Amino acid sequence: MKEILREIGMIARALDSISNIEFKEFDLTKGQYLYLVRICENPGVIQEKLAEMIKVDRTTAARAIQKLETQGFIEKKDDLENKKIKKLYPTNKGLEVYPFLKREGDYSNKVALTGFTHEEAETIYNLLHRVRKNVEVDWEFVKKGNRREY
Amino acid sequence: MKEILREIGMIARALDSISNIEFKEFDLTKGQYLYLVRICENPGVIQEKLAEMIKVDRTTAARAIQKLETQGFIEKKDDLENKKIKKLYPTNKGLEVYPFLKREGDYSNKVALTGFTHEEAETIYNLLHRVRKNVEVDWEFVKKGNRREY
DNA sequence: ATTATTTTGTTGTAAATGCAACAAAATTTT
DNA sequence: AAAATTTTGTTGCATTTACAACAAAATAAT
Repeated sequence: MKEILREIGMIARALDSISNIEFKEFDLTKGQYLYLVRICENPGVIQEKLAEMIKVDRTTAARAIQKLETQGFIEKKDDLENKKIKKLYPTNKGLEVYPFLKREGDYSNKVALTGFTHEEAETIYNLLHRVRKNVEVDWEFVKKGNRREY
Repeated sequence: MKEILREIGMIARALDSISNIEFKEFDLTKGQYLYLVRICENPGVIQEKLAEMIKVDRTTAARAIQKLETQGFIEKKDDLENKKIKKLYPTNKGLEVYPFLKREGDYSNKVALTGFTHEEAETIYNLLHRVRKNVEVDWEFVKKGNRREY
């Protein structure tokens, strides 16, 4: 069976590392861009869902979001019906930075797919999407304290 | 252009998270398994190369390796010709744990490829390999302090 | 041969990460 | 309706992560 996990790990760490270095320019520290980008694209999302989207621990997300708010990139708004949740929205400052984050992401994507035909790009996306769906089941299972048997 | 980076990020974080939880059983803390597996498979490797293989900061690798040594999973051996480098080898304790790490990795790989034909698995591996090659060029470039233009 | 550069390793410091444990609101079960 | 469970959010604590800065050995350039 082909070892795809290590390739994925290497790619993910390399690109994350690059992004973290490049986004220091905007006063974003390690990991923050992940949250900010998604809040801009999904205004009103709550932090619990954000953690699930990103696949990161709830408490890690909580603190990253807290910091983004303190820095003025996003704001938390109370919901009218549900007193427990806090909806997240980008501020003007956040919206100003977003295009740069998007551009960087697009560029990294382009670099990653260098030498790929349009069809190959389509293929890898579809296959990765399926892998992700497969993997997130186990992630939620294990995160909830369950034990995988193998 | 298809957004493959986010899928890759999600997959990588989810699987890393699972591994970290599962390997606590062997007293391995966050990230340590990455280094131990590779030292077992590449005995005599030096930490600088290990950091490059894994795509992690040199100093992070240094500390992870230091801890693995303290815990008795690996040992550092001086080289006879080159006084600067320290070759890394698994100890018996390290070699005893390795099969469990391997088994977990194989299982996660299997989960990731659930529903894939043999050919699809082959395809995604080859495409990922190419992505990795593309991406590591930029990683080394940026890590060395250079600036990407885009 | 000497000088300059690269490679390899370390340590100080600041920050993110994630587990454990808690609390309160919301939802589901009985 | 009351009780049990799930969802959502927070804080304390220990650990990893990585940048900066340094040092020494090895290699390359002059």
